Amino acid sequence: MATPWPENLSTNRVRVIKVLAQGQESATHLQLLLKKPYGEDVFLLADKLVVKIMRSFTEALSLLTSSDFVEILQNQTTSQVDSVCCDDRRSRDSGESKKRPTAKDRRGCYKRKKTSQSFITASSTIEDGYAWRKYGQKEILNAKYPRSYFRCTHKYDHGCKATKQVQRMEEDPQMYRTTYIGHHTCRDILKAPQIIATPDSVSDPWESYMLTSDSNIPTQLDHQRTTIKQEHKEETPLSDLTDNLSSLDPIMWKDLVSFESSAEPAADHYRAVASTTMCTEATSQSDDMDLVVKSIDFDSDFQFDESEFNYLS
DNA sequence: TCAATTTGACCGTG
DNA sequence: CACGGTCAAATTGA
Repeated sequence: MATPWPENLSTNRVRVIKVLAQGQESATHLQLLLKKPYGEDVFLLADKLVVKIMRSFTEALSLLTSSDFVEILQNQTTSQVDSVCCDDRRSRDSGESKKRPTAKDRRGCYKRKKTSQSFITASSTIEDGYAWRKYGQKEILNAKYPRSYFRCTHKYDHGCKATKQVQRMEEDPQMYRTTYIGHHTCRDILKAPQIIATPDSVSDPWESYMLTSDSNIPTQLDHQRTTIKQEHKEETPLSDLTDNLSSLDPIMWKDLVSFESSAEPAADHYRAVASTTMCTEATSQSDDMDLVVKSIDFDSDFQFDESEFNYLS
């Protein structure tokens, strides 16, 4: 059994699982789609799915390299490396400080933004077709590369509140991870070609975001257990059940890969070995049964377990 | 000359 | 109190 995760990491962990599962689902969807005869609609949908998959990876990587995860990794390696850390970097910031005399120093007198909508992209270039003005750069704890801060050039003339943070990716220094924060008003008010039109090689991050943010995958985590209801009166042997599951609609059920009984003999409790699925509610019919996935337990380990098969009368 | 960038200070948040 | 986001003076460069 893996070491239990600290409580403050559970939210991030759940998000990583969710994001990866979304990517997996999109990949499966794409796989099935590619088996169909090609048509323009298939191509468009496939393109959309690819964007979704890429976004899942990016977001998951971002979460996994966040300070929370770095922290736990360090704790788990029994802090052998803490002395090497970054004290030099810190002293640069807070240490000797030759204060510049300023007539009316309003620096730092800002209101930190409340959590606004944001999304993350990974790209080989920091160019995205929009006009940005750099307003800061920071060394980030435990990060190899500094983070740069940009605001929209039209912050004052159009009141655009969009900002972005760009940081070279440690896993791949050729790539940049960009976090876009806030609504890019210019997208809506300025229809000038230099704002909206982007070179062919540069894809509009907001365009991609809008394409993929309409995810219809349920994300409710309020249910505490995975419950699979089988609308079938008679007891079904496990082998029959799994056979039936695998013969069901592959898009809906492909994640429910296998089951094993946790009660003897042919009981109504099974342990789901399925690695991931984000469906919190789904139905699927076969000849002799109707299965309903009600919810998924994210409180346990990476794999959800203790799924229940309830026979309905 | 002026817009953009750099850089250290400052402060809110956890 | 440390960290990270923002400010604004100083610097750069077109």
